[in-house]
Amino acid sequence: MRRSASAKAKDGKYPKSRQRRGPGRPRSEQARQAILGSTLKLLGANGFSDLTIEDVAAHAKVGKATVYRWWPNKAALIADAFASNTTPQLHFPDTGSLRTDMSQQMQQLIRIFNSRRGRIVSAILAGGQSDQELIAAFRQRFLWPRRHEAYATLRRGIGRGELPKHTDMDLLLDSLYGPIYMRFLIRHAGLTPAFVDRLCRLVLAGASARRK
Amino acid sequence: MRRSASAKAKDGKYPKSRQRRGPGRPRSEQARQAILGSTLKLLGANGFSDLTIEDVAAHAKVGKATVYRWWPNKAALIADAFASNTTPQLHFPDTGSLRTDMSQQMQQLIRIFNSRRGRIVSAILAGGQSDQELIAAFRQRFLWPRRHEAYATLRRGIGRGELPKHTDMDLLLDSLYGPIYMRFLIRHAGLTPAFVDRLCRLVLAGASARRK
Amino acid sequence: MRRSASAKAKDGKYPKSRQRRGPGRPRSEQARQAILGSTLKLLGANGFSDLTIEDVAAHAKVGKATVYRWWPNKAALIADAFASNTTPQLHFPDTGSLRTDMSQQMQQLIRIFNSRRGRIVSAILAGGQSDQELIAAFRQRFLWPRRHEAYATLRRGIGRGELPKHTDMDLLLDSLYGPIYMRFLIRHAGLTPAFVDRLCRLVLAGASARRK
Amino acid sequence: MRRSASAKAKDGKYPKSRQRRGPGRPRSEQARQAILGSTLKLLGANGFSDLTIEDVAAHAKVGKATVYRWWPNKAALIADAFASNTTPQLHFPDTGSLRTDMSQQMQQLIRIFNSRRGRIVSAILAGGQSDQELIAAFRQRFLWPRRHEAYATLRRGIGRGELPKHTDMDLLLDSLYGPIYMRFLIRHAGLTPAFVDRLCRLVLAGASARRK
DNA sequence: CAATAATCGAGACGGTACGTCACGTCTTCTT
DNA sequence: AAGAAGACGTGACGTACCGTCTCGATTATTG
Repeated sequence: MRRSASAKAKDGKYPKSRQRRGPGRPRSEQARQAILGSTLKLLGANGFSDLTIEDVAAHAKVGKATVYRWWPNKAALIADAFASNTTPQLHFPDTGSLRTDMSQQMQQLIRIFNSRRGRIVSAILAGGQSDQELIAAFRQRFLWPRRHEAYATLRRGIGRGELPKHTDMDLLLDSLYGPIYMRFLIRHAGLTPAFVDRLCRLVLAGASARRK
Repeated sequence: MRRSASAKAKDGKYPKSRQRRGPGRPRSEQARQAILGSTLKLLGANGFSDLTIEDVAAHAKVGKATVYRWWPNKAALIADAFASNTTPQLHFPDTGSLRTDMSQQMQQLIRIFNSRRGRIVSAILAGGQSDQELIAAFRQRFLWPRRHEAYATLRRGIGRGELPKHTDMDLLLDSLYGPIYMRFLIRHAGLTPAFVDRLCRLVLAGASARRK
Repeated sequence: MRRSASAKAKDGKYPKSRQRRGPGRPRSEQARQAILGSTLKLLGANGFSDLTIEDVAAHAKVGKATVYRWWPNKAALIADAFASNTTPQLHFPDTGSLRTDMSQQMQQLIRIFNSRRGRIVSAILAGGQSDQELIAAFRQRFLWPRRHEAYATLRRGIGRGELPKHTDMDLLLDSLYGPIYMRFLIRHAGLTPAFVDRLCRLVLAGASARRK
Repeated sequence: MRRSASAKAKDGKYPKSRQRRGPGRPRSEQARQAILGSTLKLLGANGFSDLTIEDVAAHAKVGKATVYRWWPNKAALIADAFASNTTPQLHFPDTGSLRTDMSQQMQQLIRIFNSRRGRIVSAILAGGQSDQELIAAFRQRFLWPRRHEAYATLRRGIGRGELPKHTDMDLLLDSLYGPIYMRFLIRHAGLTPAFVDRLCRLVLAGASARRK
């Protein structure tokens, strides 16, 4: 979004002044927080298509124009709200076993997908089907950060000999996470811990056996 | 979906009479086709949320009430339109090799996902995130029919010893198709034939190796 | 306004059929009346610039779109409302004396101008300064009908020798009514019966004396 | 209109000091001129209701708050702009003949009404119908100054015997100017020199003949 | 063959939310 | 203290679709 200048200006040589800013009333951080908070709350309660900007503005006690001033459409708003709140949990452990590391992280993921926060993820993926920017925001702010951690986890596994040296990491990760996303979106079967466990076992067995 | 009565009256055992029908003008088959056709066309062009009943009716040169008379909401209309057109291709071959059978079918699937028809699938999955009925229709009319064929294919593989006897077929099929759906919806990487090939190899290696 | 066809079709050869009308639900006369009535009521209460279409629609218990469907803007709506209600009073008497005839009608006029209905007239004249159509509607539906009656009254006066044969009737009528409009709009002095009486006397004296 | 204090402090008796003024930056005369000028320009271009403070401020390259600091509303601004520019022409001649004096001044008036400046007058009269202060400003700054000159002109006529001693001057002046305003605002007939000439002749004939 | 009945197209209806605009106020930094 | 800049909450704008409704016209079955 715009106006990142002041937020970014924390190269703090001078303790608390000097953050360059143009003239005019500065953007209200309070309004911004209220809008993002209301968006998440209403999205979790009613789903993507029932979320109206009018409701968000009213719930945040903010003028509708203030929402439109900073976010061009519902999708951008949701993406921002989601990113501003993206669980600081969801990190990869380092237990010394590849399967344990992956399995534990995947278990965390399905807990989120099965919670009220899952509605937000599904709203973003749904909205993203008709909005390139939204799905791109999901990739950039949610998918890639975690995937970079996953690469590191896989590399540790390669180091320990749990995986072949030239493993296609994207193929492997899509094989692990794809089934979770599929069940999450199509809901033809439950997203249970047991499922994750067996999925992980199945795919990692295939990956380690591949050097035949 | 009130349409059942007249639709059902078609399995005419008795040559050309007796199809029980009340008085009054019968439903126009031409209007039905035009509506379903327009739905698909507009859905492919603009995505779920940009599809309006008003447009469908206008494009099909039909009164709006005619649409509402037969379909209770947008989701039902899309589901019907999708089903009425579901590719008669997409069947499972029987080549004698499990991996070949699966691989060939999955290649067909990504061809569809990568074509203009893919937009319709993605629109349904997107719409389904805020409409239980729509995603249910997708499962019932698209997913399950194919999955039943897949079960048969897997059973042949078990018979040939390519898979262990007690294979969890749903887990296996989700592992094969999940990554395809994930890439299709998140678009973080391409849906290429090579990807499908390596995916199939990876997962089936895991499945056959599992009895260790 | 559109759709005058059916209203006009009273050349009733065929007692109660034959009024040609296109397909589709016919316009609701009830809604039309409610809208015009609410317009006048709110206009009299609050003046031109405080009148909102939103209020009119709400007060008439009608959708906003129904107002916009039939009237392109506030001015047209007001003009129509005014015309639909134009006082059936305000006719010219025929007393045998030109001055009495004119004076009595002018007294009626200032009674209207001084009443709540005067606000409506002033709103139209105000709105008309930035809307050609509105002021044209005022002329066509209010000014000319009365002026045609005034011509007849003046001609009777000419017949009786109260006015010269070649009187410029528009000049004379503007001289009689202009001062009323001026005081009505600028409000620098009261619109009293005494004023009207003396005005009438002054101008008619000038008109009859002109043949010098 | 809070501006009085600083404006008044200008009649500097004392050469170049002592003009009592509080601390702080003095009001910018340049901004004032730019605002009034932009107001007139935009008013002449678009009429009363299309004139926005936002446009005025932007066009004058001035902050919106600077406009609001000095003028409480649009009406006051327009009134001020109008007054600040009121044609220094429009004075009454003294030719020795009442009819010539009046006629010449009225001809000047219709020249203004027919010019681009007429739009401004009509905008003020229009706006004044829903704003007491605006019409009051028009009377105070435009009507009364001229009318006082007119009284003097009429008194000279009385002195010369062109008018009866106890002439009702307001009635007479409204009779002369009212028809001009009426034609100006309702536009049912042209504001031509010939019209003014005959109007003047008609009304003054009535006025001088009244002593019967 | 009329009467009845359900469909069709068209399009107006009362609503809701949209995204924009201007309002008049405010908060910041600059002059 | 006034200036410009520009964000703020407010509220009306005019538009687009919603899903329902009333029309006249059409097309079948039933009496």
